[in-house]
Amino acid sequence: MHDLRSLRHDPDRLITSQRRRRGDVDAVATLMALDQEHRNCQLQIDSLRQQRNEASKAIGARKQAGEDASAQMEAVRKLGDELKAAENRMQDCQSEREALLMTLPNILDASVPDGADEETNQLVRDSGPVPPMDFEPKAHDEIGVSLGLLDFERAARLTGSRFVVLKNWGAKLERALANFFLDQNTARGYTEVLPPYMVNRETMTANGNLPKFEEDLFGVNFKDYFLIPTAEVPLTNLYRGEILDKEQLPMYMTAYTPCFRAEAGAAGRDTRGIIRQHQFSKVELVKIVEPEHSFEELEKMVADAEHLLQLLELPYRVMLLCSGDTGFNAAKTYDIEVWFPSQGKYREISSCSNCTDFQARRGMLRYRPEAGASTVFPHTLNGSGLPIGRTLAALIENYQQADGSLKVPKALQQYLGGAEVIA
RNA sequence: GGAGGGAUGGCUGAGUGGCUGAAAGCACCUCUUUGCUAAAGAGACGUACCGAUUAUAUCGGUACCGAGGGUUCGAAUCCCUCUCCCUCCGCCA
Repeated sequence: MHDLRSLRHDPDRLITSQRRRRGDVDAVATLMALDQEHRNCQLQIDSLRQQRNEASKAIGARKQAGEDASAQMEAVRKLGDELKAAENRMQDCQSEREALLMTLPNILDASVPDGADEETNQLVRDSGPVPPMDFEPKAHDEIGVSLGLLDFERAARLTGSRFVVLKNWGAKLERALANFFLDQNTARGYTEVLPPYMVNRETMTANGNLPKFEEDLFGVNFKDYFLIPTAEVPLTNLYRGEILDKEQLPMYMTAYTPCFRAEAGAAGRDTRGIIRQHQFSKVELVKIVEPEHSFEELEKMVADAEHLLQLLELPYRVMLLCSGDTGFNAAKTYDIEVWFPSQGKYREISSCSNCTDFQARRGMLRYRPEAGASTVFPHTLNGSGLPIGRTLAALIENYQQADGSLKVPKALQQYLGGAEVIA
């Protein structure tokens, strides 16, 4: 959410950003007009209320003195009617303004390169040349099924498409990866959190998933709750509405949760394998930091995610997303992409974003820089560190051997009872 | 699911229609006294929005006592709905 006051002062910042995002530019002017109208209403209401407060006080004084006040009371009653009408006008105006405001994405950072789509994303660095394979690599789902790690058919029976059952070493690998990621992240200063997996509408709205992206979410029947699409949602909302002490920042959190996504716009994409599922597990990283450090904290978060891939010895590259590809909440996003031999290309495995004060403002999350000072919105950051499903897929593909068996990455062996090969 | 009790400022906690944006205490901040610390004394001390302006300071106004709605000239205070917390009973794990 944007700060209306600074927007009034400088709407061009948002207009420029919208143009760069290939987003709705006219909406900004509409918003400013609604805002002006709303302020006019408020001015009128404040003055009416002032009149009423003063008149009511006078009535009280007269009554106390034992005088008659019925004429004054009648006058204030009329004032009250006028006030109610004005309040209704303001309410309408305000809800219209809020509705529009909530659909406008964050302002892009100046360092984000211009471009329409992922074609223009910039390569920042990679882990070096992809190691050659001396046989034709198979797809992860083919290997996973033949080794008895993945079962798509029975998952479809239980639920439907885009679900999978993990069995034997598949299930153990999930647990091993989750523990490995959490251990690494906590060693690097992140506090482990286990949040609820379903949240209410306010939480989804503060995070930025609502009102705009409801079709991407799974709702819950009996209540107005939603299954989380990522642990980012509960983590960024954990301190919603609070005023934090400066000493509490920077705050680093990590959480292992299932994630649920409707994948409404992804029909026909990645239908094979476990790259794109309605349910997957992920270890998430979230930071709440002071504004002046947020961009260096973003670099550190990317390094934290990279560190995991380095330990797993998976080939990857880091991309800086261009303006048109950067998500709704983010001012700046790095994607980390991991190598998939069977596809002969890199695929997204982690997306690390600095959301600046966009989410903090939606959730009224603030901190006090020093005693007595006024409150400031901190910056929130989120990134995957890392998703279990896609990591598992990448591991299977990159660690496959010619005989169809799977080597176990050194870093994971201690989490799998010392196993070195899965066959 | 049944019965009852709660929700007030950073915290504790008064307050059943106007003098309450809110007593009192604690914490925090400033100043005074003291060689330092401790202690004591004095003062300041919520958040948001709007407006004025020598515009991150100051002044004026408005709103906010869990959320929403209602009664009233006027509500923290009365009524209704909801949410959350606590206690007891039942049920499930």
